[in-house]
Amino acid sequence: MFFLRSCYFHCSPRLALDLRLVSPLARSLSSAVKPYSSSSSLRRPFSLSSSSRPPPGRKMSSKPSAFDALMSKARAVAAEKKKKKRKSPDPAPVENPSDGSKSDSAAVEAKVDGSEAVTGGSRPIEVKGSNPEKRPEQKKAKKADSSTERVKELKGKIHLLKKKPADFSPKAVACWGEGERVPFVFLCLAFDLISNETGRIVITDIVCNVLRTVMTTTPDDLVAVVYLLANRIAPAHEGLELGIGEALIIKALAGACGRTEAQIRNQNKELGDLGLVAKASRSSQSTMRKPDALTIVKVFDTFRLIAKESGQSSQEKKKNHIKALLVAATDCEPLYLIRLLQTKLRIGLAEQTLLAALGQAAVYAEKHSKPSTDVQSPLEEAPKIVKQVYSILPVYDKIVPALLTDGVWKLPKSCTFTLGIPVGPMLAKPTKGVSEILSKFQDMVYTCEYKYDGERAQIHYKEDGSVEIYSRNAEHNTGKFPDVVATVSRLKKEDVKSFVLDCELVAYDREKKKILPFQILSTRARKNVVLSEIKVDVCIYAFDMLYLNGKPLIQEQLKHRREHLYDSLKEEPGFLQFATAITSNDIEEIQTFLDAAVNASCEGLIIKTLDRDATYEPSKRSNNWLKLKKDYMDR
DNA sequence: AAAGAAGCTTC
DNA sequence: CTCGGAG
DNA sequence: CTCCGAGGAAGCTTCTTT
Repeated sequence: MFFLRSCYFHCSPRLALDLRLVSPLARSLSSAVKPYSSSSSLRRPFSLSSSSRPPPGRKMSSKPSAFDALMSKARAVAAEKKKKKRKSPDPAPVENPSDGSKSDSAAVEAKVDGSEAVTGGSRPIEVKGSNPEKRPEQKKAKKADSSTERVKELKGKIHLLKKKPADFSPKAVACWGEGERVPFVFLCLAFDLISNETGRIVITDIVCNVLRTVMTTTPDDLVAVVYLLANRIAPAHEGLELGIGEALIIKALAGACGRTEAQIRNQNKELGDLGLVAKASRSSQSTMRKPDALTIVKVFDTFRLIAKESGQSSQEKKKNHIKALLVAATDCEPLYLIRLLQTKLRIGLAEQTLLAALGQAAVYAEKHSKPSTDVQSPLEEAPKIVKQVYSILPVYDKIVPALLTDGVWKLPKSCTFTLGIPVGPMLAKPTKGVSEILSKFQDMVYTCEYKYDGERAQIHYKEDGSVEIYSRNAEHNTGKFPDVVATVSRLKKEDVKSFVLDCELVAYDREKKKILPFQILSTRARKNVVLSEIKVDVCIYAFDMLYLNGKPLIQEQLKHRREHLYDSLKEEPGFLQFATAITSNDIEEIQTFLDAAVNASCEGLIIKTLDRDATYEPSKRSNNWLKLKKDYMDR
């Protein structure tokens, strides 16, 4: 069945038509194996496997041609658009630390020295006796030498991070001076420690201790540390991307350690991880001094530089940035450098754990207010607060400083919802059938809405009349939907000054008054779209209001939010409509409604609590919203 | 100028 | 988007 | 239950190569 499917996909829409003739066969095949599940995430204009799509063969003849027309139109436009302006060329790339290299420091033995572990290591390291003669070289030699010393020292102490935070002294591991830039190795060694753990609690503890260490030595570095721990370079809504992939990393790696790309690729196959390849690669270049040891801030800044390169030979420049980092890297640094660049840390540490650790760390660092009021268990509460706050204001640049100056307990006050910064969209839990809905929502009042097959959007309308659109992942989408911007401005009611709308943007044929498949929506251009060139129209299906006239509505029950929604916008078919909804607890009625949704080209239903446990829960896959998709129902 | 490779986003 | 595993 | 990490199809955009 896989063959059938992929075959279908690689065909032109025209050919797809013909293939549809066999769809009954395809269907029986797929259901014989495993009903729909393996295809549930696939998109297709006309489904082979989904029983609830319009019956194959029936009345299909009109639709496909419309589809064809649209697709080819869309393609024609796309083709036209290629005459885009390019950035003016930058001066040719220069630099290349090609012969920076390794003094073979990397193989240092991790001779653990338990006794020394607890002593304060936080003085700027000074040189020890056994040392250089050369005058001019001396300074650098000292540096290099002291940094290998540092690595040794850190290796001996790093395990202390595993202590329960209560028994951990924030200065125990630091081997750098107060206010001194935190060395990148410190982070990498912590990563190593974490990668050997599987339990979330232990990992959280380690991260917590890392954060506290930085907080007490070099709080200025905390933002950078947090970003690297989160494996991000900027808040999502700023849209800063590394633009680094496997191919470029291989090139950089090859350049940095004097091997061929083919060698790298082969070893990558063996080891299954470019990071490991980096770790295993010793530079075969000339043996000169190593550049200065990497600091966390240096690495973070370089990442951002990489992200900002663009235009002609930007790839070359990016590659050189990476090479420079690699050349300066020692020990386990290359491994994590590469993984960070790939955005695949895969050590069992990700956002949620980091946020929890941040909360915990703040509790220990708290000299500010005590749990102000009557917080029972600060160590449980603080992570919740940080997570909550982050879901509403996902910007470390704001949260971390606020945490440092005012502490956790004031965080909800100092970091609040801000127009122009998207909150994490609330998500729905998958369910398998109407009966499951009924049992989960027992005695609740709930409402059912069509689940439209489009793109999630969060639309911010500001007091000054400007509009910003964000995607499900907080990408800045305003430039992609100038038509939506216009629609929203036009259909907002007079007295409405500002709002945040949660909705689905769906491709729509205004002539036939029909919803079009997702695949057509996805053919729209994505950047700097000009209103007059739009070929695929979009209808806004609005279903929630998160903010209105200066007031957040997130804490309100859906019932109220929805009233605000209905009161603030005017509907206009094909442009802006409220999600079709019924409020019922009758199984038959819901089943019928579901069928209607599917008939109306929707994916299924979203069922939501209405007036109890019905607040908006940003970025949560909440139990208050359940989704019922035709694709994964067992019937 | 056009084609191809790589990267990123959506679901 | 879906899925499965670990805790 | 929560969180992490693995996986996938299809589409557009950017940069390099031809």
